[in-house]
Amino acid sequence: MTQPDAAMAKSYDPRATEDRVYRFWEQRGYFKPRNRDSARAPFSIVMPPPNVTGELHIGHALTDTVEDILIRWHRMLGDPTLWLPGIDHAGIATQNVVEKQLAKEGLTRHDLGRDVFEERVWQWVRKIRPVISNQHRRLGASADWSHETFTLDEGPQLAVRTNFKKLWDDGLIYRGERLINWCPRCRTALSDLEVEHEEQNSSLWHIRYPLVDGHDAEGRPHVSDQYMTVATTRPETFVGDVAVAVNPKDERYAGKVGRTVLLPVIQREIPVVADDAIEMEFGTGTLKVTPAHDPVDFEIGQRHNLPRINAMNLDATLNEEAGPYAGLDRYEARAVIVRDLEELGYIPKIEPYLLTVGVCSRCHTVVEPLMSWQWFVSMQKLAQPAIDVVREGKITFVPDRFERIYLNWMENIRDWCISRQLWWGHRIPVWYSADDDGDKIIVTLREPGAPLDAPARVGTYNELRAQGVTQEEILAHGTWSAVEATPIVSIATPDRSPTGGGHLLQDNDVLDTWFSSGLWPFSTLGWPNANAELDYWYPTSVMETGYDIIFLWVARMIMMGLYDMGEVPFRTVYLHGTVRNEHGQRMSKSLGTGVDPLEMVETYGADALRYTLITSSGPGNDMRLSEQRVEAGRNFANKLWNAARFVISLMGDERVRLPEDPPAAGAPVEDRWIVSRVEGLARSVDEQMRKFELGEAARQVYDFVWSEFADWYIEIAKVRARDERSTQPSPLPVLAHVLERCLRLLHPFMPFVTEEIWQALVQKLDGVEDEALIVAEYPRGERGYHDARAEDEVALLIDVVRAIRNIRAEKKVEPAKFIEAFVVADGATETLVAGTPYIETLARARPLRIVRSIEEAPREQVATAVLEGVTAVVPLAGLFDLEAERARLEKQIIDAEAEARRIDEKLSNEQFRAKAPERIIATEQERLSAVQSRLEGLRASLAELG
RNA sequence: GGGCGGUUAGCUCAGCUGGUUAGAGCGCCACGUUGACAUCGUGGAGGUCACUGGUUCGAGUCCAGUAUCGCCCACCA
Repeated sequence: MTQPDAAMAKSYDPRATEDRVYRFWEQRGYFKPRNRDSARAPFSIVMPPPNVTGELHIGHALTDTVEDILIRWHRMLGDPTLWLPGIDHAGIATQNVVEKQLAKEGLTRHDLGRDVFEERVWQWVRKIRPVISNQHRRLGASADWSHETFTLDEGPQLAVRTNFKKLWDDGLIYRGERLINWCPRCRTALSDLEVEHEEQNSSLWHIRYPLVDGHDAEGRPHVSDQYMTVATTRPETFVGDVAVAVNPKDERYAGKVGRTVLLPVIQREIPVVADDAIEMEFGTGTLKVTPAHDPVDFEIGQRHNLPRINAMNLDATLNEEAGPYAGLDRYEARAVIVRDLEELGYIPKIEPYLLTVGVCSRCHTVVEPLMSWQWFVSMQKLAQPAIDVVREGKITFVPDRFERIYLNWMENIRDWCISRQLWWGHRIPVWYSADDDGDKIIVTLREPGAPLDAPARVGTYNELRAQGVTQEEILAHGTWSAVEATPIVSIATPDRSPTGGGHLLQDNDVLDTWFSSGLWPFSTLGWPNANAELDYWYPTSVMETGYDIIFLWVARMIMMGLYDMGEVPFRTVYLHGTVRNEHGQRMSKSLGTGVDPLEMVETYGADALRYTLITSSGPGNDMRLSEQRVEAGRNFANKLWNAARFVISLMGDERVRLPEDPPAAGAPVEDRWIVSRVEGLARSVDEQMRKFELGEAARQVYDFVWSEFADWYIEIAKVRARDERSTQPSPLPVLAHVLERCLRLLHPFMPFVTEEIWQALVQKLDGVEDEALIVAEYPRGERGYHDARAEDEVALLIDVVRAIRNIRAEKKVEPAKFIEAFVVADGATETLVAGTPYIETLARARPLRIVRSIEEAPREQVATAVLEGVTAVVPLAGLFDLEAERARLEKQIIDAEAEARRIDEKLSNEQFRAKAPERIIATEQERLSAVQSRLEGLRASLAELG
């Protein structure tokens, strides 16, 4: 039992409940896999590991909610269930967080040196990890914490190195000098996916390059008065230009191809080439070719065998290739160059231009395409099987439209740059032998604390050693470039090179964080070591994550799963949308537009937040989270609480045995109705859950609990319970039964309040074996309870109550006052007689007289409501207003006539009769006769008024 | 330049294979402390389902196009 005090408070207090209930679950070990010896198929989810950068945001709350619902549902279905939580080291992001902290102390990571800095990050990790897992707990996440994994734990480390080695051995990892995305602020390479695109108002500069018409005796070019005018958005890169390109079909420049032009200021002579990539319509139809600083130009350069001139340093300042502009930052250089060229008359035109630039997804600095030696994964061979499994349906996407998005990206996949010039992450498992390649390894030595721009000692390994520098000093204070050296790729840290040398230097770089993420579904289960856990749980069942990381993560898991395990990593990919705030803005801490999930939990309770998150949109769609909706969720928890409080208080000291079978045919109609309805609900919820329509399932339970169970069954049960002379059986067993079913159905969505109530409820129940709701069996809907007749009959009673209430409200009858009323029963006498006590109380219509024909009801000064099959007549002496009643009836007649006409037209349409299914035609006919008889009744009543 | 998603009540959203008079929450109006709940109850108002055309006996739902907002992908400088 979770509750020390059995008495229930007047309203539900999540703060007094959640923590205690969570501890109860966790201490009882319910989050650990159960039923593993059963024949049921296991169900497992690997949680997308949040970054250790900081606290959870509302998106994580959504992830937790969806996954916890699936996990709790399957746990209750009796499936062996594993939800495996984890945390991501998040290379750049975490390094940035810690560097910002250092900056506040006036330090950079270089002041600390690599080892000390890493220790500093570990301190941060140790601090934030418990905060994160505590936040999951606050949201009710029933994850198996004993399995919690960090991406830099030993297991994942081994998996990463093993995977790297395997790829290398298979020729799928290579090292090469390519044009990569470089973030000058983070000072690292980025993959294409880590670059975001932003629009910027900029200019298109037209620059004249004079054509060369000859050379003097010393070979110096002589320029003519003719120009080639190029159009560029990046004038500062002109210092790296190696050609001017035009379209071969462009007649304007037909005579120019093959000639040369002279770069102003730089005075470099470069050729004019023809290339299909040039759009004749754009700008002047002339492109300046800068292969080292633009991907398109890079390719043109390759096609025409042009040199690549790298004119930029890693901090985005221009280098010595830029001549007089060396040392200037790229944007300063742009201004100076434009000014110079303008003064020299080389810029005839500047147009305003909307430019799309790539920015670092982490720090939003404009990235620079730069030539650089990096490590790459060759993707094509890995992608094909990952395309096949999705095409063959071995992995399905929910919603399925993401399947096409996935396939489209996979079919156009490009090689993946995996090396990062960071200190935080999985160090690349590659070593260089200083004994064998000491002349090819360039070492830069820098004392810790020395400013970055301070002169450093640079030389080959052998040179520095010859100068007396020790291996230890190099390892401690050096960085090295070893592009010429032979890589030694190894899973374990090697002691010696293959030739026996003991002086090894590990590659400086770390791996892209997503490299380890791609292995997550199996690295967390112990791969590469063979073990029972991995065999049992892999492939996992569902991968649930945001659609924004399909490529970054989902695609890579599929590829790596197939590559390393030979089997898909999961069967279903369920993708949720982005949570926005109520103004539709993306939530962001830095913009202050975020909603803190913990704050919501604090104010409204975790159940309220969960209910809101799951019902605020459908799968794959973004949502706007509004506090008002969370409030509505809180209200619902309170409603359920109070309904339960009523049922439990009604029990008093009595123990109640839950009914084991459907009610007998002679049982009260409302009992047969509500149990029929609740099993129907369970069937429908089951159906929705199977389709991953979790929000719809939750809404259905909400509607049932509030609008059927609380509004009607409980209100009817009150009447029955209070009537001491009643010959009816006690409503308690059915009340308890239906409440208990609702708690089960609702538990995956609102775990805390349901468990709390359930524990209080079962103390007074006989016949419940389960020890906790979290592990009780989930209802799937028992067929034997269905009772269509009872459902119709109660629907009629409800209609009568509503009709009388409506008349009372319209006629402004005092709410508390009992009034006499008549119901002309027609064929439903039995139902109405049985329901009389309920109608009397719920409509405050007493005495209520059930009569057989309209003649037996009063005709003077009455208000009449004509329903399907029955007519309610309310005498209104004193309150009666002839004109008002006439108007009321006339309006209803007009509406009914219109409806009758619509249906009649439909039924007399020959096409409809010929083509519509029988079932539909029959329904329409029934509707027509119902409307017609209602119309007759209404007309008769109107006639009575005179 | 391609692709995707949204456009339904004042607001935020459901409406899943086309079939009653299109729903919910919040908000709004009127009334209400009848011992589960004012975090509530009762009654009510409120929508030509963005637009145009088409398919169909029948369209919020399917098709084509348009508008508009948003997102993703992409080497027009």
